[in-house]
Amino acid sequence: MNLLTLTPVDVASCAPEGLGARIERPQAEQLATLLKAIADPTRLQLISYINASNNAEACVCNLTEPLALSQPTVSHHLKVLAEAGLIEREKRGTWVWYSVNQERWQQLAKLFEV
Amino acid sequence: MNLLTLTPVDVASCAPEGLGARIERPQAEQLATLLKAIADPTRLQLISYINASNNAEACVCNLTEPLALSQPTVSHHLKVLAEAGLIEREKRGTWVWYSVNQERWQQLAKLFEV
DNA sequence: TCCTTACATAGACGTCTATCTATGTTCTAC
DNA sequence: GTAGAACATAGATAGACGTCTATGTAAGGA
Repeated sequence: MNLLTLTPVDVASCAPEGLGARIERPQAEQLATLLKAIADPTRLQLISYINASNNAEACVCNLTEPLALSQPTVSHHLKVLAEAGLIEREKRGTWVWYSVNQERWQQLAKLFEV
Repeated sequence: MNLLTLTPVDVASCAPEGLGARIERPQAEQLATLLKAIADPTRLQLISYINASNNAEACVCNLTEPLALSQPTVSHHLKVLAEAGLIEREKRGTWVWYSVNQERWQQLAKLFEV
C-alpha cells in the first residue's frame, strides 16, 4: 500500500465503533493509511510543533531548524500529513502556513474508545 | 528504527499532554513505535478480531483463515503487537491465547486529546 | 528585468517491512 | 517414545519509506 497514492479518509465512517466490532479489510486499509501518516517520529514532532506555534500555525522555514532536517524533507512530511487530511495548507504571499486539522485529529480518538 | 528491537513503551509518560506541547525526539520515537504497530491493516484486523471473539481472546489458528494469511505471517504480526504491549499472550496447553491489553489501548487515546 | 527567498518536485540510495516457505519447538495422545 | 497438532523462528524476496541533493516554481523587491 502506498501512502502517497491514497486519498484522504473519512475517519468517522472508518471506525465508528472503536474496537466494538470486526474491522473488515477496506476500513482497515483506510485506517492504516491514516495511522501510517502519524506513525513517524518526525511527523509527530511536526504536528506538535505546528500546534505549539503562535496561532497554532507554522511555515516550513520555522520547522526545518528545530527538527534539524532539510527543507525538502520537511516539505515531504508535510505533504504526507496534508494528504491524510491531518494538517491544512494556506499560502499567504511567499509563505505557506500549515495548521493542524483539529477536527480530524479528534476523530482519530474514536478508534481508541471502547 | 526497528520495531522489533525496541522495548515496550509507557504511553502515559510519552504523551501525557496530547498535542498541548512540543513532543521531543525520544518521546516521538517511542510514540511512533507504538503507532507503527497498529498502522497496518492486518494488525488492525487482528486486534479487532481478537476483541470480537468469545471472551475477547483468540488463538492463532482462529485467525489465519478469516484473514487469509499463512500461520507464520499471523504469528509475526501478533509478535509485533505483543512487543508493543498492545496484546497479551497466554499459553494454555498446546494453544496460545491472545487478548487485547485494554488499558494500553485506551492510553493511546490520550495522544488525541486536545 | 533580475535576484532572492520560500517552497515543491524529481530522482537516488540505504533501510525497513510484509509476506512467503522451510524448519524448529513444545505439548498432548496413544 | 513416537506421531501429530499448534505455534515460533529463520531466511529470502519484493516493495515501501525516509532522507538526501539537485532542480523547478512562484512571489516579492531593487
